[in-house]
Amino acid sequence: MNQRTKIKDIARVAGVSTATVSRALSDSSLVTDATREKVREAANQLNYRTNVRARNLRIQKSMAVLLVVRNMSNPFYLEIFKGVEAVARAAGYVLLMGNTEDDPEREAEYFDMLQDGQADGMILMTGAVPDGHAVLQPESGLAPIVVALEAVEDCDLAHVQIDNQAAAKRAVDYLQSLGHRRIAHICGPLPEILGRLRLDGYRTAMAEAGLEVPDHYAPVGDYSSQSGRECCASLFDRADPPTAIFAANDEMAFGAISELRRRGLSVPEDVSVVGFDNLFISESYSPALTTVNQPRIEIGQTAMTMLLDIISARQSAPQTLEMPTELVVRQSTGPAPQ
Amino acid sequence: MNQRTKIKDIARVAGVSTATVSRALSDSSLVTDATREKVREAANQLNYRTNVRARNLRIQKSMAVLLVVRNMSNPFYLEIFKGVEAVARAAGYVLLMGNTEDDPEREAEYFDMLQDGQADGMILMTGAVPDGHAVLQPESGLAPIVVALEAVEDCDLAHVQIDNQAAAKRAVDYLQSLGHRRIAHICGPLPEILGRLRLDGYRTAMAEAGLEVPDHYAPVGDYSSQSGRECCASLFDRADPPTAIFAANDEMAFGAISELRRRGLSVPEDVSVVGFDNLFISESYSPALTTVNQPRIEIGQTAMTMLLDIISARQSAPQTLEMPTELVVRQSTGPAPQ
DNA sequence: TTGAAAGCGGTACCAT
DNA sequence: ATGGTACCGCTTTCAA
Repeated sequence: MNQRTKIKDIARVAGVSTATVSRALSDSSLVTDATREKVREAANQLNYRTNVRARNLRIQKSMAVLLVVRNMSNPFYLEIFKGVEAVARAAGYVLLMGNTEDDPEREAEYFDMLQDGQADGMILMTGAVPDGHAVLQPESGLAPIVVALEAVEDCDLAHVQIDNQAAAKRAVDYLQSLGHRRIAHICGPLPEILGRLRLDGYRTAMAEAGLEVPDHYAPVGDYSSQSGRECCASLFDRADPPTAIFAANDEMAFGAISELRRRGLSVPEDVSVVGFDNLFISESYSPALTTVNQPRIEIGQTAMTMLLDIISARQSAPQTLEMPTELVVRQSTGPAPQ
Repeated sequence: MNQRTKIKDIARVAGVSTATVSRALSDSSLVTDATREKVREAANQLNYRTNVRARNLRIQKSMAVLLVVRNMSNPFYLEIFKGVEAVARAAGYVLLMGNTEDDPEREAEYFDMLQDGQADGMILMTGAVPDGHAVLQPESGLAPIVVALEAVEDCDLAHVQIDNQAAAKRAVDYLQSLGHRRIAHICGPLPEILGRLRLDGYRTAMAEAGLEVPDHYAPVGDYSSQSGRECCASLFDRADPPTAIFAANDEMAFGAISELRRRGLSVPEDVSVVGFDNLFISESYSPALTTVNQPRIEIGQTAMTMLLDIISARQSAPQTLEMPTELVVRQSTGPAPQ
């Protein structure tokens, strides 16, 4: 590095004190226009750039937010990243990525970073919170954490989420409206709240319609397309296979469709398939996938906006915001076969 | 924040100086085991956590690397993120995300951040470098930048890339080996080097096989599936349509396939399609997509490893590493129709 | 081996 | 409105 010019250099050139330079540069109203101009000029001339680290140390902020996910390479997160990034950036914050791989130690590390002031806030997209972590019990105010798309119970944390149960129910209702009665659900992992909520929605819809749900009609996958394939196979290896499948996410729906094709069944003529998430690729899948859309960019933006409100103490009680979902009907669903 | 305990508090409790505490905590060989132990204990008892910002200010490092992409929500980057993150993390670095949206101002901002020491290094996945930026002319050594998957010419920068031209040629060779002679290429944007290299590979393969390439056989898309659909339509709206399509990325290949379906053509019976990238979803697409695999995780890991070498001055000359690609043959390609 | 003290580069309080 | 200066919390000379 070159000898970076510092505030002291400007002070010397402009013939003022460092205090004045600092004030002039931060547009304080405590300096005359004349001095401000003089300082500005000196700064320009010297090619000054403020040392962010030094400032942050002094003002006790890091101007960084931590975005923590279970698995960085889950395509679902992409647009959330983007939404968060846009708002963070506009507010002068940088984005630190955290990837836990479901490892509790890593989880804890990110909470530590937050407490240590390496980040001013955190957007958490894993359901797990190390319990009793100091950061969760700030003496004053709300912990600077927003939980997105997951639900952490027994914690006073801000949330932005969708109504998974209702969205799932709507998807199944739609299949019923097409005449389907034998509808199966490929679940996400059931220890996780998301998987349970979507399963609940499915069960509710079936119960309200007075439809039986055979025991084996809710196989459990892990959100991978491979697991979708396997769950689908398990459904069609038995008598009385379904005429429609509602998968807990798009990837499993893709897996199911490819398994159906492999068995010579066509979608949607023989079997209808609905996904959940509306991944970027669902529209160009063939057949284009009917699925539940989550407004991911908006979710990211909203989460970051809430976080900013908490950080700046504009918000002091944990708020829960619910974002709207919608069923996007495409080509993977059709009338139940006779 | 609680009154965080600092090194001074430990010094008081342990009955030593702050200097000794600092040394003890950083495992300096200049302290007796006894003192080290004493200090450790005091630190534990006081629940001490080191203030990373203060240390970084002092040692003039940020322990952060900047990962700059054109578009954060491009699924292609996912596994690169992951590879970079793993290596960065293991080395004690945090990952800062940069998203340029192809805006030169934003590009420049990230270079500024690097120069300002907000990050110790940068992995650049946009082809653009603000020319003459100070960071590119360090008085000593190499700029702490690794260009991944793009090529920046006229710059002494480290690169990790693949042989786009050869990979494209291999894909087309394969189609030819299946008996295809009318092979079209859906290009990526041609101002960009990547798009040009893949087009070159295509042309070379065709030329070497002595095959004509009609003018309209290389429509230009923008890597979106929508553009793939349109390019495909343009090919089949004319007489003498191709029997095989090589798309410059998977998303355009998906678009092409869905357009072919719409026209009642089946893949691969009527038309074969090859993509490029091997996105996570290509395998579960139906038909599963034949495509060129890029070792994305390894690319991320390699780029980050190179960056660490540069940062620690283990590496002083710009190096270019080439990662291997392979053609993954799946179900979207088959023998040319008679 | 240990301690005192000088910074790292800013910001903000207290005078004037 | 401006200047002097303490301080953010740590690391690292320099002396002892």
